Amino acid sequence: MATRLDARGEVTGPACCPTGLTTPLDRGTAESLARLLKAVADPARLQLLSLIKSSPNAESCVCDLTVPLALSQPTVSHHLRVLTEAGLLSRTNRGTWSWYSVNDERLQELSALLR
Amino acid sequence: MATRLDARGEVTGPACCPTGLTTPLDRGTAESLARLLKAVADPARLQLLSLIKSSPNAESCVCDLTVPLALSQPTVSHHLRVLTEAGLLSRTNRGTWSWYSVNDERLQELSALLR
DNA sequence: ATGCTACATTGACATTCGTCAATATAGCCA
DNA sequence: TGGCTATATTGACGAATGTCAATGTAGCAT
Repeated sequence: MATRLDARGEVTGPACCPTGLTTPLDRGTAESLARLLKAVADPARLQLLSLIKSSPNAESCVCDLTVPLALSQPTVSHHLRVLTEAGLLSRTNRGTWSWYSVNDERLQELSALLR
Repeated sequence: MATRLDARGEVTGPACCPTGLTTPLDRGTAESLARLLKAVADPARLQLLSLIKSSPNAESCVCDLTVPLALSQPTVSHHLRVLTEAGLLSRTNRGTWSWYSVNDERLQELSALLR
């Protein structure tokens, strides 16, 4: 049984029964898993995940993130986009603010795939 | 309590009690965690890990890996080096052959850090 | 309407990364 | 010794990545 992919070829499937790395990965599966890992494999994005996870209500707006990251606002927006496109963050707009929250299931799914 | 680092500033510590991402990461910790994740965030290297893990005796020599990866021998050696330097692979030389095996504890440690 | 605030997008740039051909190293065997 | 095999290293190149300044968009308040 291979690692499951959704219609776009992205890694998905339930966290209950991952194949992990115990079976040889074909190139395609390896590429979509790598795309997901690349989204996390950056210091700024790891900081973002940890900051959002540990903030009140488990959500943050961009303006609260640029200072602790010591990066420009466009750069922070860029990283948030990468994480969102990878399915690791969700965005909700309230007025002028964008609120980001961590998709925990997706993160644990990723964690499980490394077994 | 922060994520533990060894003398070189690399992510280490027991798999028993990781902080994961539940606490804000400082830049230095995030950088060393990202270094470890970058080593895994590549399709060829994911294939390598899965191939070595699922091979007889859970070890492989380079010559058995270039064909399934469809990459040149120098490129495969390069990826093996990246994984080895990240502590995810161990190398043993027997005669002319280099045998690589997966450091499973290190991999599970990484998996645990994503909680 | 005007201005302000929060955020996204674009364009440019330096750096890093993945890859291969060529070459080097080193063990084994006749 | 010489030649063969397995692996590592070097150098080069295009592609991808992280960053910022400048600009665009959109909601809110006066």
